[in-house]
Amino acid sequence: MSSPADPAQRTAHRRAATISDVAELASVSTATVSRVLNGNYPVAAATRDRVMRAVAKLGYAANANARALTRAGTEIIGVVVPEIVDPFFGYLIHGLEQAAAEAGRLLIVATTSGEPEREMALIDRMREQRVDAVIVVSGARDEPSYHRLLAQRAESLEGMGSRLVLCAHPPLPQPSPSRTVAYDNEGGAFAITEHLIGVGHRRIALVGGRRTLPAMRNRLDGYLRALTARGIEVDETLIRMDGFGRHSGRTSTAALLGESTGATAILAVNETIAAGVYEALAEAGLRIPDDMSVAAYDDTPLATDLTPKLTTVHVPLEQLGREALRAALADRDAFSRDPDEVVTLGTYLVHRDSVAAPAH
Amino acid sequence: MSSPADPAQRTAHRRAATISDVAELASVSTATVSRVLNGNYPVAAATRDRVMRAVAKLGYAANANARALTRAGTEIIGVVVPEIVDPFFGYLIHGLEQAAAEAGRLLIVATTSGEPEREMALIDRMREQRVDAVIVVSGARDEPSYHRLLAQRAESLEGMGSRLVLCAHPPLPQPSPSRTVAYDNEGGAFAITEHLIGVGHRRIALVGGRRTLPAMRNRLDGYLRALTARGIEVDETLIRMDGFGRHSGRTSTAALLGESTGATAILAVNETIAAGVYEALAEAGLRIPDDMSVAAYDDTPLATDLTPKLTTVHVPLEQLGREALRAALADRDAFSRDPDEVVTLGTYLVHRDSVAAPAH
DNA sequence: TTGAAAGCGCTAACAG
DNA sequence: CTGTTAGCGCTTTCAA
Repeated sequence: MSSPADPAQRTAHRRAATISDVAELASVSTATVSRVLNGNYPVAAATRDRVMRAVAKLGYAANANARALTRAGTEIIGVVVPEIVDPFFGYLIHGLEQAAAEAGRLLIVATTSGEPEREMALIDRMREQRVDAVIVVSGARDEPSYHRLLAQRAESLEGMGSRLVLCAHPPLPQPSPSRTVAYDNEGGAFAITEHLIGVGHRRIALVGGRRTLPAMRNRLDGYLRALTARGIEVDETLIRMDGFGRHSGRTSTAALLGESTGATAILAVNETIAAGVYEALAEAGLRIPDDMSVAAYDDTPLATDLTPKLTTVHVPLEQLGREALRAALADRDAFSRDPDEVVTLGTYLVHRDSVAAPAH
Repeated sequence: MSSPADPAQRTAHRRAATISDVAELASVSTATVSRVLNGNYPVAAATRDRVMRAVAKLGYAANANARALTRAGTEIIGVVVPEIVDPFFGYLIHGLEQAAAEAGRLLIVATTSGEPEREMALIDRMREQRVDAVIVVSGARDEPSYHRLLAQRAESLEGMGSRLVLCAHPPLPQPSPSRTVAYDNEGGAFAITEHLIGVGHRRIALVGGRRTLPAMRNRLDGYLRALTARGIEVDETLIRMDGFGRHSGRTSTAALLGESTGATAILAVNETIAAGVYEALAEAGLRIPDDMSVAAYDDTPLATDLTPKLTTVHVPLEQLGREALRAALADRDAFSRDPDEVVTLGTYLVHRDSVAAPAH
């Protein structure tokens, strides 16, 4: 199979310096090296010096994997997120990262494209890595079978001394050893729909998103509740949850206009969708807010980049990230005492220039 | 110190199932379990079954840390990036993540805020993790002392069987065991400046960025070369590299206008800056492109969200990420034979609606 | 086809 | 203050 001249044999991989190498060079035991490196035991100044010199000379870096084998945790947190470019997740991850850096933790981040199977596979993979916690951001579904899968992961993580944190996602219905950091998604949708109604709109379209996603489902719920509370009949032809992306917002809006549904206001499920709505409206020669009011959700910078600036629901994205990391690290005794704890952050309306009373 | 009733003692951390647990339950040796799990040795079907059943029953997940101790690598790639929200990095990381997923690798990602010290600290930390490679995206500086620091990391990583990959960054000047995946940054800046000149502009302002950052330095260089090539004198009062962010683009532009520098076109160093430029122009009652032409760089979605749509330089962000991951994984023998390899991806102009001939 | 045993690099008692 | 030693959970010869 492999001849003696096999190149793969020649290029034997260089080995990194180990604690024994350092110990030998410094003429001490490995225990002593460990002690000066961790600084958790008294070591004579002279010895310490000798060790440090050896470390420097060898360019020694402790092997975190070996350390993880004897220690409690890995100081690594896993993050499972649908995607990374959308500013919603961008800011959320930014908050996570800030908090992680402050706590001296590293983040493994992986994306699911919203596929539940991939989500589960990633959680399992991170469990193999023995991460101190895995934070699932905006889980893919909101149905019993999915909940069961997640609860199962929560159990197995917990049984390992790790834990599951749900972020920007509704808590699991059954009690399970997980923590949740959510935001008032439904309430925000209610408030902005309510605002639209207050200004005089009756025919309010909802554009973008997919009902399978919990976050989108919640927004729909808030929208419906506001309508119902004001005695406005729900018209399914006004609900266009046909997907994500600017393009989707644009085609949905075009369809809406083409079918002359009589909509006087559009609630875009997020700002990327709103950008598409703006495009379609411009193409149709409709002015915002004179001919059509537009409102959105999230309050990312895009809300102010568009003209006119969007009236939208502010979501505390970075704070959500920070809180999730806090939950991931929070005292483990407290955790075992009070498993399925839920933190819910508030949302609020930001009034800008895209909403006005209907024309007629 | 710790009384027998100490709560911390009671809450001893649950231990995960180990390979021995599985072996015992399946009445085989750990070696056999290892073999069926890795599928790299023949195992009798019946035995395999018994093992698999035990694995399922115990919810066993191999400990990646223990595995890393005996195996070649960790299947983890480290990514060090200035920040995560900016779509430039967002798309780049997206490309990295896609490629990593396809290759079954996990990504540790951490941000530096552009601070060289933090960058080095993160590389070192990832070295401790024994990542298979660390990808530094858009390094913080472009000066000898910084190059030395990086080259040093490249060496130590290489000496460990890992490697350093520079992405969206110029290659290190001295030969070092690193790979580079860059894009034609200077060329893109040259081309767009050239375009502006071709349309008739002579007073072209450069707005945003910081000269310390290599990427920004390169864009400045391209701008200067284009000017010089056309015999246009460089006017330092037209160069406003005072920072990042929409706000910075806005104040710089306002200042530019206030000082009546006679600029007829503005080259924004990226699209976020361009958004600020747009704001300032709108405030000053100037129309784009009639009263002022604006061009930008990167070609992120923001380029088409702004009105009018930006003429800009397209950067192959996702591809950059994919190539960087490829470089991180590429055959290690090839690597040791041909260390400081450089891949450079092309950029190109995208003509949209923000550039026209100067008014007078 | 399977098992025994020797590490991988580190930490943590336990002695001294 | 420092060294010895026994693992942590896994892979991998070497034998059987």
